[in-house]
Amino acid sequence: MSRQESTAAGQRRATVVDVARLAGVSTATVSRVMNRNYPVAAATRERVEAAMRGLGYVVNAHARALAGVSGRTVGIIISDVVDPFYAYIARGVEREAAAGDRLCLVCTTQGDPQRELAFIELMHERRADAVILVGGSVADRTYRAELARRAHDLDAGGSKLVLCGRPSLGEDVPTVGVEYDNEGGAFAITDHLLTQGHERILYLGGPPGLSTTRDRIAGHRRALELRGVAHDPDLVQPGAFSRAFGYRRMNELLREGLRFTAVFAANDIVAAGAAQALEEAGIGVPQDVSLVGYDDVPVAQELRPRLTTVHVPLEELGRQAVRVAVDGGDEDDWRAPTTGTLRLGTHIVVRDSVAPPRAAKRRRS
Amino acid sequence: MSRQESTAAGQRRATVVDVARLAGVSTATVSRVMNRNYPVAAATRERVEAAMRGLGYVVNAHARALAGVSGRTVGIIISDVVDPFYAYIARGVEREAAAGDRLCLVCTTQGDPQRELAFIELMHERRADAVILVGGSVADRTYRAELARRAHDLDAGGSKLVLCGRPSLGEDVPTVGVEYDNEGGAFAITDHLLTQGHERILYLGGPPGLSTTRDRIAGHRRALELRGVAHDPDLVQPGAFSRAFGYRRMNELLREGLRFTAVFAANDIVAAGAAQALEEAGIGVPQDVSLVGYDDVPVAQELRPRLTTVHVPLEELGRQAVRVAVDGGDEDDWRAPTTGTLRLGTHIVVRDSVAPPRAAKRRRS
DNA sequence: CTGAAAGCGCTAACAT
DNA sequence: ATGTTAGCGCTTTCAG
Repeated sequence: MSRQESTAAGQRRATVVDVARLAGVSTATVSRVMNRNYPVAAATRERVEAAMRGLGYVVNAHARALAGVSGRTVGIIISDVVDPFYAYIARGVEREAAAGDRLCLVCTTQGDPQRELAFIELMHERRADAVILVGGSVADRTYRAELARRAHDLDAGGSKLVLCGRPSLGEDVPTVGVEYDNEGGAFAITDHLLTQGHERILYLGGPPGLSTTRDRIAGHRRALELRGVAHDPDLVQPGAFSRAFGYRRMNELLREGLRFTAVFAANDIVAAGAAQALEEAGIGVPQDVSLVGYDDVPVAQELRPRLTTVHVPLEELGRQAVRVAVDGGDEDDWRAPTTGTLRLGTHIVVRDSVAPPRAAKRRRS
Repeated sequence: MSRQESTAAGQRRATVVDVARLAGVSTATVSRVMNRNYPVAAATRERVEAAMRGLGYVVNAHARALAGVSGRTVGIIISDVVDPFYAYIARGVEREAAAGDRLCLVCTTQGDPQRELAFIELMHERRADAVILVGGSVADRTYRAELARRAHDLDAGGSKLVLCGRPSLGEDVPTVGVEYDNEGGAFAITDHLLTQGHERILYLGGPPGLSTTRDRIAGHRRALELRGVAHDPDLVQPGAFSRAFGYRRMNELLREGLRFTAVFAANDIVAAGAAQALEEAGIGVPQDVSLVGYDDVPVAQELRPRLTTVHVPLEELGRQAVRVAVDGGDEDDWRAPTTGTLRLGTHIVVRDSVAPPRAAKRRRS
């Protein structure tokens, strides 16, 4: 017991060498026991395992990764864990990652593109198998160029950049994507409102400049145009995806006397805020004004009246994001090698927040 | 250009050696410009940076960690990212981690203690600076013993196991903790109900056997006893923390004809389910039955009537969890070295879901 | 079935 | 200010 520092004296963690010595075998054997990827005599294995237990040995993932084994990690970058839109996607990612025996590194950007870029770098440093970017993105040119560069770097190292719910960076940029029919959902729910007789529909919320906002508004307008309903710029009021925004802006609009018979909130959270403003103003939903949202997150069922909205397969989106990046990518050589994009459907779910407009009711009778 | 494989031909990632060669310096210099922790001539730095850019070089975090630099990672283990209780804590952890320039590894257990143990191991392998366990735990003896063992292993390696919102494992187990006054909050809100004249209060939900449930029921009963209100076993109905449970069980209880004038839901989510059952049964809240929850998550403000509940400083809990583990731990040598426990307060927030019971109203007039 | 030894990419003394 | 070099802990040929 000369200078061996046998028991946790020097605070140093046990290593394979320690285990090997204690078990009287070589480090190669210890490795083989741990990875059970090579035949080892039962007796030897026994001894090695005992040694590991005795030393409280825990393999060092960094050393292992450095020696060439995948780190089994996927990174996900979202703007806020608390927002159910992201939380559900994160859940899908987490579950699929776990199913593939991988750990999930999550970063939140608070919507700041710079932080997003920085996090991609960080995950690249950690050699994540895939980096999943979730949610809409800004249109900024230099930002997209930066993103493209990162995508190339990542790809060169065998990792994948996954675009989840945001537009591709172009054919020549090696990314893989999973989207949902954003435009289609907006079209469908606007059409639903139109069918009920609404013509003055207020589009409320969503950061201007964000691809998500752009797509939702695009679907909305396409529906309007198809029915030949005139477009009134005053009826498009983007801003943010928060409940606070929905509440505040709706209050202002009401005060300003803007006329509309229905509100298409950019998402359910905004709808919740708008609903409160309407309630406080004594405006009944749906008798006086109809209200719809987007995403179909739990709050939609909690509101009274329950909210008619567009269902987005959030969790599935997350699952597919990791699947498309690490598992098959392209199952049986189907699709483009690196730039494949999967597209999931959306559909409206009708609840109790829509009714024909007062005027329409009158007109009809 | 003999066997140099100059440009990304061999798909191999660039390393410090490549950068050094291209810049005509040694690897030490490359390391020094990356870490900016040592003087380097401006011109040299310039050349090195250009080389890094040119090669698309990204440092390998594993190699760096192996070479002795902290991995700057904290792990958080929760049962579900979507549950706002955990999501808010996770947000606090994420933010504080980011503030300390650390990445956050998150794992979800779906409430399975075995997965929890497995994840602790995984994070230990990754040499996380701290592993944060969030939320109540089961009482099981062998499970706690396993946990204690992991805590020792982690501690021996200089990492910390943080218990967030769950009981300590004992004085001799090296952990650090952050709690909230769970019992006190339950006491306070029960007392609030009692003050309004309620005596038959139904406690609904929460996994039996979970420390969180135990503490909330303890506070509830202490309040009852202090007022000399008899305890009726039928009025304590644990089960789960889900909305579905709240809805289903409340329906059953109503059908069975259980008598009560107020409901203390184990958390706001359960309260939401119970509220729906009550609504469907035509029972008015709070005129016919009062309802309170716990946690004060957003849904409490979305319900109608808005829910009176107990506020828990969720995000702060998460922040402190990482702070107590990695930053100061014990600022200016205050408190126990390893087993310090921070306790945050809770308080009730009165909204619109409580009123005196019908009987009490009559009695009073 | 087991051992010896060569890295993996980076950092930190220790030289110069 | 910059170069040399010895590991960090593990996996993995290549030899027995």
